[in-house]
Amino acid sequence: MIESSIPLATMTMDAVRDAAKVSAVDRLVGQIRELVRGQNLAIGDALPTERELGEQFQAGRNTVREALQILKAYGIVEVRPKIGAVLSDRHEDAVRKLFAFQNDISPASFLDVQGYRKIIEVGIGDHIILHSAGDRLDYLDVVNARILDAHSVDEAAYCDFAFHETLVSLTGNRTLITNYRLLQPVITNIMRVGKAARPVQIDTHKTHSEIINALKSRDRVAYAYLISRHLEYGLQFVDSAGANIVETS
Amino acid sequence: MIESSIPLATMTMDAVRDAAKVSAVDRLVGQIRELVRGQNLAIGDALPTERELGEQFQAGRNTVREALQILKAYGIVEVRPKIGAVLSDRHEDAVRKLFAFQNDISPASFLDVQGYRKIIEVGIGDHIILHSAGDRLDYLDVVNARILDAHSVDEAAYCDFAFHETLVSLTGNRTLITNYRLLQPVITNIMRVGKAARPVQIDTHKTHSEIINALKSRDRVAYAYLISRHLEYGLQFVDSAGANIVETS
DNA sequence: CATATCGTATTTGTTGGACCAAAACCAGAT
DNA sequence: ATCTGGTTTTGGTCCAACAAATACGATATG
Repeated sequence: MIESSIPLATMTMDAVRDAAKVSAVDRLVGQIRELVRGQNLAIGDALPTERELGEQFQAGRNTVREALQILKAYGIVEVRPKIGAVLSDRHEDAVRKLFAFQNDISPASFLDVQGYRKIIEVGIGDHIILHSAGDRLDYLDVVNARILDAHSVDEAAYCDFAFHETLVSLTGNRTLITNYRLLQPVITNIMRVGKAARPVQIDTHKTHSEIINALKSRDRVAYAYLISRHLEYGLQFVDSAGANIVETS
Repeated sequence: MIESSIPLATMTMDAVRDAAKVSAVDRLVGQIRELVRGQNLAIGDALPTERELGEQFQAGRNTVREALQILKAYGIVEVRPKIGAVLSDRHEDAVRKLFAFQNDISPASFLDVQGYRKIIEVGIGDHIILHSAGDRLDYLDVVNARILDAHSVDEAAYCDFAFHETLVSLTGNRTLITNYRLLQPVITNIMRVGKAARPVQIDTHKTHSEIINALKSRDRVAYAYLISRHLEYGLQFVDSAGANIVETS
């Protein structure tokens, strides 16, 4: 079992705090966000130039640049030479990256992540069986088939994750999917390590098929058993300690 | 039920991409991170001054500042006037804030978040009943009692969230707790709106007590029923559309 | 007229410096 | 030892300058 020396509540009563004076760049971040929201701009559209923003909001160009760096880190804008800052849809990527950052600092053990997946993926069984139409289950077959075409460990890991991601998405709950996707780098890495030992695409595909069949026959007990076993199975091939997540850029 | 027009897989095969040349500030972000990791520094410790960092890494002070803004947005450092950049443990807050940002852009409906909570909080029942010791359940009573002392809607919402957070933390799964906490601003806001209608601290406390009792008597069916009803109950008082999340700083 | 090629001007990327205000620090007085 | 004052350091902000990249328009060519 997972060790339970976890602080039960870390949230501090810090509701009324940072109402203090804001720095110029914080103000600019807000103003630029308002600007973006005010004009309703599409994704590729460009903001005014740095100098124009500085003039418009009474700030120096360096201050504007610092604000843009923050917006960039948030995935709100992407800034390209000569074009300037353009609206970006990389926000989810930014969240994912920042989240992975966290695992870089204090790496959750693989066991913990697999424990999370077990709670989630087992728990959604009832939900899927009760609410998901048949054609959506058929889509699982499509996704599952892709793993047979994988020609590298990375591709196989990608396909494996795609299957489980699709499984979670069958609940139709956006919040759950978003949260699950946050773990993409960590989970994919687990899969990579697991598959690096020896190629198991065929086994994985077969196990996934059994899981799909359990869902199709609305057999919740079989589903819980199969998905649970499936998630535990991979664990024996990974070192519970090592294998850090590499971060990009 | 929740609408299901969700893209089933948004992940793009973008593994080998940003290997391109990095800007000076990106390089600095990496160098400063290495510096932090190299010297193993504690949380409150200070980094070199901006001017020193610039000299050490052959960069202008403005470039250093832009890098520090990014680190600050990531919650890695906190910059205090005259002291400089000090190591911070606000990383989780940064993730939470960025995540809330997302809900600000494309607000998940309250129904969706409550659906997520139902999946999670109902699903963890078995886990808690199987693995949680009695004294940990007693702690739920302590947290639950606090809601009776709440003197404002904000405080009541805070205590309500603390109860559910503690509930989730009883699974002992760090990943799950971290993910659940990400939704803190959204969930707290739901609670605020729900309680604004009329004060219901006593009712909430009583319902929570019943849930605790179900756990203590290891009655998983009762728990599932009670938590499910509890989560549905609040929904009738909130407008499924409105109530944006306010962001701070 | 349509298209390709090239220059130029604009914009971001980066650096150095300047000034201000606030905070830490230090020396001296009590 | 403690308070008090000034001094120094440091981040916060802005400006000016140059380099690099590139969008845009002018020109040449078919």
